[in-house]
Amino acid sequence: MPEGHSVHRITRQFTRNFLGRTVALSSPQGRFAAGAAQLDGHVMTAARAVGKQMFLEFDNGLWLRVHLGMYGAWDFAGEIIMDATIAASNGRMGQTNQRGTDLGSPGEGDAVLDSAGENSMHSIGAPRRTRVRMAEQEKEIDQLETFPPEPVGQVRVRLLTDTVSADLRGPTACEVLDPAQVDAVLARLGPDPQLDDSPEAEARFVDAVRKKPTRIGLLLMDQSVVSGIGNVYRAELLFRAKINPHAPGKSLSAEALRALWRDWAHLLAVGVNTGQMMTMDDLGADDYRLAMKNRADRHWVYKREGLPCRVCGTHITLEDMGARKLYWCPRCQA
DNA sequence: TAATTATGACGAC
DNA sequence: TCGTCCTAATTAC
Repeated sequence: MPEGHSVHRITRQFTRNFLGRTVALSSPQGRFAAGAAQLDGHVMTAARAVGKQMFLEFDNGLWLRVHLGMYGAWDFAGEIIMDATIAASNGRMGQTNQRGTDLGSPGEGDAVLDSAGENSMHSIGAPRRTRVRMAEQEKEIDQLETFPPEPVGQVRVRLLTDTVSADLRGPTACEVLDPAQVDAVLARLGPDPQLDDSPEAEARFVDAVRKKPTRIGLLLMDQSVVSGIGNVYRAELLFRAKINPHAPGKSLSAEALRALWRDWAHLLAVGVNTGQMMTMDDLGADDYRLAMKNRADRHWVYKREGLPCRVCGTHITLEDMGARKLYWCPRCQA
C-alpha cells in the first residue's frame, strides 16, 4: 500500500543489503518461477526507484521491475543492515524522531537491528536475525530462529544472499525486463522530485498540468504527469495548497502549480527520511511527536470525512474521484 | 467464518 | 465508468 516515499526506502534497503552480492532468486509461490530463473545466481548491480516503481539490475543485463500496487509488501529478514535514516525512524526509536533532527540528513551510516529490535548507529554485539515488513510503513514482525525463514503466505519472489532474504508478496507487477523495456517504462513516467528537483522537472510538471482540462485531483494521481503521488498525498497536497480538487488543470496558475510541485518535493523528502506519511509537518514539537505515533493525527483531511476541518471547522467531505476516495474541505478549498 | 477494506493501475466497453 | 488482478489484516457476525 505504498506511495512514492516507501519505494525509495525499500530501494535503499536493497542497495544496503543486496548490491554487489550474488543473489539466489526463487518463487516459493510458483507464479514467478520462470522469471526468477532468469536472474537466479546473478550479482545485483543497481537498485533504483522511480515514483512507485522499483528496478533491480543484475549482472546479466536484465532487470527486475516491481510495482507493489495497493497492498504489496517486502519482508526483509536475517542480518539486515538498516539505512540509518530507516533505523532511526523505526520502532521504539520513533521517540527520537523529533522535528528537524533527522530530516534531510540521509546516509549517516549503517546500523544493525539488535535482538531487542532496537538499533544503534553503532551496532552493539553480534547482529541478530530479525524480520521487517516494508510497505507503506515499516514494522518489525518477529525475531528469526533459523535462516532463511520458511516463506509465509503467498511469496511471489524471494531474493536470498547468505545473510539476508527479501520476500515479495502481493505485487501488482513483478517482471523481468531488458534495458530497452526498462527505458520504455521510464519514458511513460512523470518527474520524481526525489530523483530530479531541477527547474526543468518542475516545468515538466507545470506544463503537463496546464495543458489539460482534467481535474487536478485526477492529474495528481496520473503517474505520467508526476511520479509517486497516491491517494493520501493527493488529498493532503491539495488541502495544503487550498486548491479545489475539481479545478481543471488548465485553470491553475503556473505559480500555484510550482508551489504544488515544491510542496510535493518537500512532503516526499519528509516521507523518505521518516518512513511516515507526515503531512502536517508544521506542528510544534509535542504535537509532532503525537502525530508520528497516531496516524489519525497525522493528516489534514485524509480519512477525516465528517470531522471538522482542522483550519475552519467545516465538515470534511468524502467523494469518489478516479475510483478512489477523495477527502477535502469544501470551505478551505472552495 | 465471512465480509470488508486498502496508501494502484490497466484494459474493455 | 466498470471490471479485474494482486494479498492479508481487520472488522463484523
